[in-house]
Amino acid sequence: MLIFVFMLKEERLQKIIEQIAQDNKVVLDDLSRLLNVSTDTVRRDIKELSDKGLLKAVRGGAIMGSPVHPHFKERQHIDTHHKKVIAQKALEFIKPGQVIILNGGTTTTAVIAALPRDINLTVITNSFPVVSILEDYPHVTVFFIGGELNKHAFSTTGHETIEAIRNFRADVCLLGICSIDLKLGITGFTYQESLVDRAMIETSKYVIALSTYDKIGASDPYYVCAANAIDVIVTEKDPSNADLSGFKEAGILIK
Amino acid sequence: MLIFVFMLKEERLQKIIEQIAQDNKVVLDDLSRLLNVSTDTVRRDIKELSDKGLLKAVRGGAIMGSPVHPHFKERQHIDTHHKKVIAQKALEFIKPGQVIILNGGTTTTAVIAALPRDINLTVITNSFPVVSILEDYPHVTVFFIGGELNKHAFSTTGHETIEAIRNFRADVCLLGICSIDLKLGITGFTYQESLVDRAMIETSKYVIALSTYDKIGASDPYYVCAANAIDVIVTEKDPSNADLSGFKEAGILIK
DNA sequence: TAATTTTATGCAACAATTTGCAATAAGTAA
DNA sequence: TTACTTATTGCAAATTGTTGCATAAAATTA
Repeated sequence: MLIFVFMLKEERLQKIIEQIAQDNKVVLDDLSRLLNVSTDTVRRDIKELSDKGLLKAVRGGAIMGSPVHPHFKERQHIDTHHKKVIAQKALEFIKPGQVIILNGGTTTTAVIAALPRDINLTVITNSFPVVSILEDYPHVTVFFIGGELNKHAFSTTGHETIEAIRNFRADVCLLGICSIDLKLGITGFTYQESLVDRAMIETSKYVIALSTYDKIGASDPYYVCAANAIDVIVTEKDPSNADLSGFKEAGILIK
Repeated sequence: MLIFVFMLKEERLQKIIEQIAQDNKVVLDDLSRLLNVSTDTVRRDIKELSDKGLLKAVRGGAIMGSPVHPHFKERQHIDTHHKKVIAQKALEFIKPGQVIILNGGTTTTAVIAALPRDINLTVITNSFPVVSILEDYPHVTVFFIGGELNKHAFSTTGHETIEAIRNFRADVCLLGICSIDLKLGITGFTYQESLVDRAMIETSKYVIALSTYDKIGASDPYYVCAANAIDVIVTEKDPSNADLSGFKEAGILIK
């Protein structure tokens, strides 16, 4: 007697994770039989889990991936369409050989994820997800800025962080920002992060603010810097958009 | 009866790395038998690993290459039972409220993974895997020590790291070590990590060395500190073992 | 509800990788 | 040198991966 068990996709993914946790590996054909789906489907499942960093896809199956916590690797929420557009635009400002400093947040992480794998760069960051992406970029030197772990933002903050930032000089600062307004300047949602952002800006030659369009003209409680401390604003919209003319007049490049 | 065990290619590569880590060498024919593949395949595997710098191919097999440790990912599965025993013993030395400093490596990571979830601690570390574990321990404050990312050990090293360590004072230092010898002291496999270890020891009141038994009496190229800079050695063996009497006489507690 | 779009799945043709084998070259030791 | 072991190379068979497409199910929208 054949009992056909229908399984939701999520259940399948769950099973695969369990298998990996148990045996350190899974084999395509085994899973195909176990889960009652084609090897194509299993392969697609594995790809999906691999994209999330939960395992490492290899020929014939998958094995356990990197020891870094899956949370750090969640790229689901950073792959929104807007962020991809911003990331792509921001790439034009990053040249091989440069020293880049960047803060935490999904937007900057999206830019890093969009970097060509063989680029030559020095990256200074306080963001754990950024490290987990760059961990196997062979020609990227990563300096991590220490400090107290902020368990929500997956980054470090505090006095040590600020002090450490001041010891670096960067060519480019990539700044994922909360809000930017022509008069109120750049403002942030937490005090600690606003201090980090300010230190990063002060130590960089060229500052690129990454901002989804809805953040423009908004404001938050903590002041980071004046709008004209920024050299470029990258948004997902067309730069000719009329709402942005004020920034252009202030000498800020809009992309 | 022959049980044929299918093995993914990646598993084979991991096995080879493990063998090398254990015996400092591998022999083509042995591997061919052990892994159920032709010598051709083993030779190609060794070439691949050699290209990655994880070992050095020699006529008839391979030996451990330059002083580069096996990648953290590959080391995770080595000797897990012993490490669990060590982790359990080490827990007795960790009291709520303390400030713990610890270096990178699979042994210290195992101790952290064994901590009760609701413990109250301050942890200072330069190890990314440790952060990823503690990330959701609600009552653990984590200070991360910045510096240059070491892509093999998943930790930071370098001048910034040493300087940052000196700004902390810890109650307990948990030190996963490469080798310990009564006369030669503690020695390490890489220069950078040996500097970090030394700085951590110097800033701590009480030092606990975590060592699998086979590392006792061994030595490595880089000096960390004298044996009597250590307060306790935790191994997986019974502390009454005769080989350890020298350490006891030197005033080191063995657990 | 009906129409439309999105998502999931399997299939098939083609491309790429892996693997063992055999012939030959190169290295090693007596 | 000679005999022996190990490496290299090319090749063919088997396996696995990729891509585009068709179908069906599910979700969304009108």
